Amino acid sequence: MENTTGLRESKKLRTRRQLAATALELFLERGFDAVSVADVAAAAEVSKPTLFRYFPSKEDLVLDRFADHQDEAARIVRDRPAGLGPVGALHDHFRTALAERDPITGLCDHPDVLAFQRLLYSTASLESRIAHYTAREVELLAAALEAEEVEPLSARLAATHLVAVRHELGRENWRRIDAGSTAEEVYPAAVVDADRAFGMLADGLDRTLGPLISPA
Amino acid sequence: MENTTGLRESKKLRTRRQLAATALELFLERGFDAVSVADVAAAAEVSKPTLFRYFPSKEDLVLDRFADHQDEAARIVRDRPAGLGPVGALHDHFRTALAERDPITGLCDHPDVLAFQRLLYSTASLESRIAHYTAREVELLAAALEAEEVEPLSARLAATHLVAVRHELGRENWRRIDAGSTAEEVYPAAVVDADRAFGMLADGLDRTLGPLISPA
DNA sequence: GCAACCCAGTCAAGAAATTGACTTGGTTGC
DNA sequence: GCAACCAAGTCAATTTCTTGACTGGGTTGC
Repeated sequence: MENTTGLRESKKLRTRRQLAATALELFLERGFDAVSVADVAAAAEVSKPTLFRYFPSKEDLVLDRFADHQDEAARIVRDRPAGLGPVGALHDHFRTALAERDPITGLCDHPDVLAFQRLLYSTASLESRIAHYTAREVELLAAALEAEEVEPLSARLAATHLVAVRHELGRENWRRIDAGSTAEEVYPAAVVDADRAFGMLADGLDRTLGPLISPA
Repeated sequence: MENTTGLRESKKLRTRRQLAATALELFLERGFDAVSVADVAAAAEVSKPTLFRYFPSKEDLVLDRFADHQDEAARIVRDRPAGLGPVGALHDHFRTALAERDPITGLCDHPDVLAFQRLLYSTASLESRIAHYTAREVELLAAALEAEEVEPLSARLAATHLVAVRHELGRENWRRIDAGSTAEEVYPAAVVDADRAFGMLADGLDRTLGPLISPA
């Protein structure tokens, strides 16, 4: 009851959405590097300083939505059912996401999603800034692990590996779909890949860190 | 080159238009007195003080457009062809406007125009504020006459009469159309009325003020 | 007659936008 | 190498907007 209505807030939200939507539209149409922030600002009918008040960099116009998912892995681990290890929880979640064709798995052939991913993976400056978001994702996941008495170094190592696996699986699925396959066609291989990757991770983490990471 | 484009100006203009349009829509739908300025502000998505920054009063939300026509009579007199008197110029203009079904003549049966005029003539506070705009119209016309060496009092008297004739003719035409006639049906009578009213005015002014006001 | 209320219109304080000029870094032409 | 240029990002000054509270007139219920 303290957040929603309020002319000020709703207009800010609208401006933000307008900026991100306009930017994405222009980027998809002409390419990230061929569009200047001045173009985006003009198309969204705001000034350049205003744009930079909403988004700290040009890249964030595209990547901002990633912020919403930064704590996803950590949350999955924190909220997992009793008796399931962190690796198992992330593995289960990924399998479910695959079945639902969740875009984060890369197994989604909706044209808009594909275009967006192609933009991401074909733009150097975007790729490099994704690292920033990834780092935060790792950090949050590591914190969740440390909360379960995993020693700091091990927690960070495990978090790094887990996040990397999720990303790499997603990217591999995208590659196949970008090469022309449908999500349906890729699905079986995607499941096999996921099981193998998470399986390897479970083995490795079990051997190194003990049974807590991935019980039964 | 110093006025137009500019984010600030264009947004102000848009807000102003949005306010006037939203207000008119609500007023036509529910009646002037049944809509509060808070309603208008909310529907136009601005705050109440902002609304009052754009329009000095609730009535001006409707009447603001009259400001554009305030100098019309004066301009017609100033820009008239040589050899034609002020009364003749206004008379000619009114006849032309009748033929074109210009809304200012009241001889216009477009539903939107009718609804607007009905709103005007059926709302006391609007009618009373129209006087304000009329006064300014008279003042400007009087100034135009004074510029032609008509003595001040005569100029103001003539201006008052001329403006009154224009308004009363318009109102009479509206009454007939509001009673159910079409503009086509009313047209002949409207021309007769106009000729008679301007004719009377020309006679009267000629007798009182001399031939300058209405030569030949 | 009185209390409660609604509405037009105002005010002061603070958030946020525009503006234009600026810095910095990279490219291109020569 | 150098000059010109372009784009990302920043800054200070001014303007506009929102907010919430306020005045004052007018109505309604009691």
